[in-house]
Amino acid sequence: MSVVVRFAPSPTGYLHIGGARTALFNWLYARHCGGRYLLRIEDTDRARSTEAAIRAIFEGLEWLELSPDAPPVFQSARADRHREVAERLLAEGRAYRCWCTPEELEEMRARARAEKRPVRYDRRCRGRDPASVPPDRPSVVRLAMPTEGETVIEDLVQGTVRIANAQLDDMILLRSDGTPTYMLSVVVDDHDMGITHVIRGDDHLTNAFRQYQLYRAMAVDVPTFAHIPLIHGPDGAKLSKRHGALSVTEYREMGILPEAMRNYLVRLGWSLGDREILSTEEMIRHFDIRDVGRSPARFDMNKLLSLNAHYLRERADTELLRLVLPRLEAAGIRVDEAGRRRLEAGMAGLKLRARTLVELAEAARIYVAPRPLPLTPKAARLLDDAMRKNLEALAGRLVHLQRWDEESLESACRAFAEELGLGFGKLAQPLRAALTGTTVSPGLFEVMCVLGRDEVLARIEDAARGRNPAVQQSH
RNA sequence: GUCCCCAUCGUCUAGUGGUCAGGACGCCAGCCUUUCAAGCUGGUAACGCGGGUUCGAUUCCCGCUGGGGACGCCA
Repeated sequence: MSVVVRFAPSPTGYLHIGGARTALFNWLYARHCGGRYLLRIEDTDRARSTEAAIRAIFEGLEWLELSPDAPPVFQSARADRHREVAERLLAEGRAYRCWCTPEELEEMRARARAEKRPVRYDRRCRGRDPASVPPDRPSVVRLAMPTEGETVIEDLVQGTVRIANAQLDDMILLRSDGTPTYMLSVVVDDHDMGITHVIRGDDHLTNAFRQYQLYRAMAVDVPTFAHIPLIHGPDGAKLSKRHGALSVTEYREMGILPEAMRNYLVRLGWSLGDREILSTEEMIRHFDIRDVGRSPARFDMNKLLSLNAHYLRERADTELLRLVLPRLEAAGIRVDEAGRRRLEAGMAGLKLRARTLVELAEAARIYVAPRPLPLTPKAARLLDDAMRKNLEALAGRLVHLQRWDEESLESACRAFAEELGLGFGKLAQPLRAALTGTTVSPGLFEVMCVLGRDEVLARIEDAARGRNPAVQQSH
């Protein structure tokens, strides 16, 4: 039997990283098995579902390259089919009408809680004769759960899990307005879509027992379940807004690369021995949902950043240029053709020092910002009067330098420092300040090569004449 | 409260009835060095507790503790 899986988010918000990991595991399992990976938008709660959220989900999945193999299924469009199933179950006596009002149910629950009894529907309508109820009184349709025995699920991640059927609620299938509930819709859709493996967060584990009984009532095969543990915040609690960014698109804004995010997420609960860096091909080749651990993992930004730094270094310079340019423009920096060329030439040195695209764009300023460059406070302090004269004298040498390459520049600068009776470091930092406006940058001679002679001389001239404005921010 | 799930360094994890309990991130130190990174070297740090089973348990079983989840006419 060919594997068919689905990712089934409800469009009530952005795609968060927990959902992204669920999607990734589904996708990986499908790819590994040569199966199909589908997307279903669970928008049966029309009030809370939004177009924006649906777009955010598509966008997030696209960014992570986890788009489905077929157009998405919108659950709301299938309400008639869901209703039809409920009606059939009703006719077959596997479901029944319940006339309890929401107030009545709330009171029942409150009393149960107060008396420290299990909070559950007491099935008071289960045997009720419809004729004994006024015909116009609204009713819901509930599933008649077995009251004895137990339900056992062989979960690919959780192992064998069982629950006494007495614990199962007679869940609502159709609301009093006739619309289907999530419980009904998921089961009907998963069946109709031919889903063979339901891979989702383990917050659905208890739902699985009830859904199992619904499959049985419908007299259809039950799919294989795999409930993966949720991702927790650094404090161990359920991931929430107070833990910072949740939406995958926020990570994109932060300058995280999709491949870094995927690598990070897949290692949460799944591993391949000691391997930390995994290509998509390796993940697909080795991934098995059965190998996913059962304990929840905590989100660790440092690890994500470290992975991101790695993948940043792996990306081609031209690729990074393409990603950084829009960020520079958004920051109000107009990059001309010369700046573009410099940035591309300097990218190799820049990317080695950045953990995110945001940091990369920030560091890129040294190659694209217009003269005179602003000075950070630390840089400004290095450029005292004596040093400005030294730099001007150095510029005098550089004008006549035969070859403008790293070796020539290095020997010229070192020789000059020696003449001044300075350690090279004493000259290097002020020179760096003059050339970049900061105290942190790629290697000096690399920077000089990337900038080119004219720009280097001009920047030194700026510093010598004290033309650079000050900035508050510092590296 | 009821039910379900979980438990190896701070974090992500590997692992076995007998291991110096391994790797990665972080942190610390050193090397390199014109700064910062990168790289290299070294270091720090864990089997939650109590009972069993066993010649021997981190590993198997039970309990406890701790953590998480579910108990909606939400999904």
